[in-house]
Amino acid sequence: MEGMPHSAEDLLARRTPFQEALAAWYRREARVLPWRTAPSLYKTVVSEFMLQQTQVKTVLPYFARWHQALPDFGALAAAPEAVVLKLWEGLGYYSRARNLRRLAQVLVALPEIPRTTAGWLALPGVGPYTAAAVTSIGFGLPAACVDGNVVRILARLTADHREFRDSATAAKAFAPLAQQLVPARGAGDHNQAMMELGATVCVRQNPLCDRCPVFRFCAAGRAGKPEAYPRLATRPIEKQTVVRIWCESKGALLLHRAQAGARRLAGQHELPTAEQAGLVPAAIAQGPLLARKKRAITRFQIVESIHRAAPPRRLPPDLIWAPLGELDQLVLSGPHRRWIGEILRRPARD
DNA sequence: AACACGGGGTC
DNA sequence: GACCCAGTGTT
Repeated sequence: MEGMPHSAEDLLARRTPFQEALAAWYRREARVLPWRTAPSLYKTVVSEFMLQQTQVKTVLPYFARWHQALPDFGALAAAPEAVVLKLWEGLGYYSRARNLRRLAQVLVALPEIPRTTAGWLALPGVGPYTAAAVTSIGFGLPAACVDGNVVRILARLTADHREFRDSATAAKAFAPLAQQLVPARGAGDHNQAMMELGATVCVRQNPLCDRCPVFRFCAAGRAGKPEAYPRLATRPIEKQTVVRIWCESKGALLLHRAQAGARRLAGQHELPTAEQAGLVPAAIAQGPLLARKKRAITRFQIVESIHRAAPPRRLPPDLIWAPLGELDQLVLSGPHRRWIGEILRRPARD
């Protein structure tokens, strides 16, 4: 608790009424979500993996499709990785999908499912957040979830003026306070209530303080400037340009397939960059422009231009000819699936 | 501790 | 356009 503002002690001194006010609000306002109705450990795990760095609204259709195709740990463990990636296509952070599949394989092979937070922490794809979420929601263990929502709420409740270099540092700093606020009973609902409050009321911009069940505990709210917290340093955005080629021949499209062990987009297909095709970007960029697209990845802003190019004489490594009729069966990155579809739907491509 | 990872939401 | 989001794994 070193370095924590004095208001953290005030909050802890009133932790029971705080917990009760939050719990009453959650019983009243909790959103109806598919992993909350008829909950199971499997639904909890799948939803928590999908919710890593992804908002509820985005996850909803993916969760439904996933649960239909792979209804339990056994089905997931037995599914080919390509099937799993296909179901994840468009969600991003694809290592989550591979980790989730590996986790299912480990759980199925284990004599029994771990029942401690530390036991879950040791499993693939499970970090401090997910270990706390799964064991508090699934087993009622009193472990605190510290996600972006919880950091924001705690920073506001205590009007913590410290500047954190990034969200991971902030999460670490608030973990002790978060842990002390977890009730001995009902930890799962408490954690979900905190995150729900952050997602729906204590939002980053224009928080709805007049609807906040714990406003009377909030130092930043009293001071009238909740939006000033938390203070997170911002890193400069880097701009990049990428030149890609559109090579269509005999009803097939040239695609690049990231190798299984690749750091990003492992096993997925995208239009090849000029470099991947062994071509000079500046020369390709002279050719006919089919599309210019922007995408943002972490702190990079990337402008990608897609140019028609002649097929390479020899097929460079990792490049494949994908029959147009079979594109649906390949795993593409979300944006590339859209861009390719757009270009293919154009009336006259020639 | 710093960094990479993908995409969508929001103001 | 900038920043954020139910973070984790690697270096």
